[in-house]
Amino acid sequence: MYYICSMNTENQNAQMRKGVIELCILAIIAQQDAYASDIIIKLKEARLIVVEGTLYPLLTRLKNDSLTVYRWEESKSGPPRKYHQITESGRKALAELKADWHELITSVDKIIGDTTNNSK
Amino acid sequence: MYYICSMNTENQNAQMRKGVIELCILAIIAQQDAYASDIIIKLKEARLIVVEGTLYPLLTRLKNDSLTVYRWEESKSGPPRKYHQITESGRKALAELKADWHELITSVDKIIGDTTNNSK
DNA sequence: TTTTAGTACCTTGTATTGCATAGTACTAAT
DNA sequence: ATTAGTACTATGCAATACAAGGTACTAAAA
Repeated sequence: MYYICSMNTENQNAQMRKGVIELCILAIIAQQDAYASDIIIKLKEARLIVVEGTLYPLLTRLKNDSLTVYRWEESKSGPPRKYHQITESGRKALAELKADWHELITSVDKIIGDTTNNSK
Repeated sequence: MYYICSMNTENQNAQMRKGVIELCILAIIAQQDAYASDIIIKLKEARLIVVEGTLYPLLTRLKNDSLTVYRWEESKSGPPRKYHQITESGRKALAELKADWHELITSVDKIIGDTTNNSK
């Protein structure tokens, strides 16, 4: 008898990443104008794996919310690239998201911090 | 023309909470056997608001995954209460979730930490 | 007795997110 | 002309948390 996964911890892990990905992408663009592959590489470097199917709709959402704008730049090694740039309201939203993120960390630590029988 | 919310930061905030709620609930139960209202109160104390409609299905899921068991206890002020208790595999899962959570913090901080024009 | 208030548990439908998958299009080399 | 590599886009799906409504038990009031 096999248990595929009595509790899908991996799945939970994926769920935890949801929501912060937008924050991360906005932060990456804020650092330097970037196109999709740039962003995916940087997320991978930080072990936050994201695939195209996740990234592109998200970039569209950021643009629709006027948090970013983009420009096309030609490439010598393929089709033109869409470089995304953060806007002023994008920076504001980023600051808010960062604040929310740190608040969340505080809240969660308040709960899991004082769990007894903690392996440390 | 009204913009209800050019970017739903509140909504994003909600999205960020996803996944960590299960971690928090498991942590609360690990600390001490608890029934639904106990859990909601403790989450509120930590500013993690959760409503019944979220909590009950989640408690059922934990039980179905054998991470918790429950017992009924009568109450003098209403219907009987379902006290949830963590199991051994529950503690293992909790440890994993905690590790995942700290990994996530590390990953996100790696990205948003070195954002230039940071207000702090 | 019937009604009301308070407590506690449970279910259904919905919006959003991120992912898997597949498709389109441009460039360069064979 | 075909193939490989790069880049952008669209569609369908699973999982989560929430809103809203419902059931049921106890105790007090009418």
